[in-house]
Amino acid sequence: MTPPTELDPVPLCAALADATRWEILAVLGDRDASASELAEELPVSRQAIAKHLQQLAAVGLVEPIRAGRAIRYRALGARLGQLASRLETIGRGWDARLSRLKDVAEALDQD
Amino acid sequence: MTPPTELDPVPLCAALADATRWEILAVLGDRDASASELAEELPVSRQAIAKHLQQLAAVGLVEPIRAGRAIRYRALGARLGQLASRLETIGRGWDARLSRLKDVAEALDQD
DNA sequence: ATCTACTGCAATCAAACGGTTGCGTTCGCG
DNA sequence: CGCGAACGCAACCGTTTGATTGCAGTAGAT
Repeated sequence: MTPPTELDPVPLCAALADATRWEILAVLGDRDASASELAEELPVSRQAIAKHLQQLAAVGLVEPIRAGRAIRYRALGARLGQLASRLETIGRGWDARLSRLKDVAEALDQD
Repeated sequence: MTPPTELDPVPLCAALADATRWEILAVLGDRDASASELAEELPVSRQAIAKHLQQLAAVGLVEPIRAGRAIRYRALGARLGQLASRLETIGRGWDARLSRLKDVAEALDQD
């Protein structure tokens, strides 16, 4: 019984495949901020930031928090951890096959 | 003094942000294969596969192995593991800040 | 109640991307 | 030695994407 929906790495990786989004995440990793605040310290327009925040929120890397008239965003490490765990598992699977191949080769050598 | 080259997650994530490349990786995770072989069982042309393999090789997710006139490719779990570890660390950093904030809030409650 | 600041939506644009087709080249096999 | 299989390069096409600008809406602060 795996968790209802198995984590799809593609959308998450797509969200993490842009340098500007990483800059945003770097800021949000230090402190919560709104789109307007972020636009002040990054060299892109507020609307561009807002779109990025929507994409990040869509994959659960970021969480919107209403604070009066502003909407502040917070970086969520959970999804990143889930992705990391998934990638780790997959990578280990690949290398496991290689070890198996190596074992077979050594067994043949011994014959 | 950080390790010689700090792993940049952006190109790796970009390589992992495409469904076709994951299909290729899924095959290579099971067995080594050449671009032509892959093109036979995936619904894309050999040239498209070749481009994908180049991108995957460029970020070290895949390794080319000359086998006679063919070039077989092998999935490498190492880079995936490095990326996973990096993401894990970053995510933990974000959540650590949140725990700190929560601690402060609780301290204030106790006053 | 008004004014202001912050968010959301739409249209537009250039660049990047995934994919295809066609051609040239190389190298192993018979 | 020649045939054919497999790779690489280049041009091209439609779609997606990151970014901009302009405008409309909405809800706090005064």
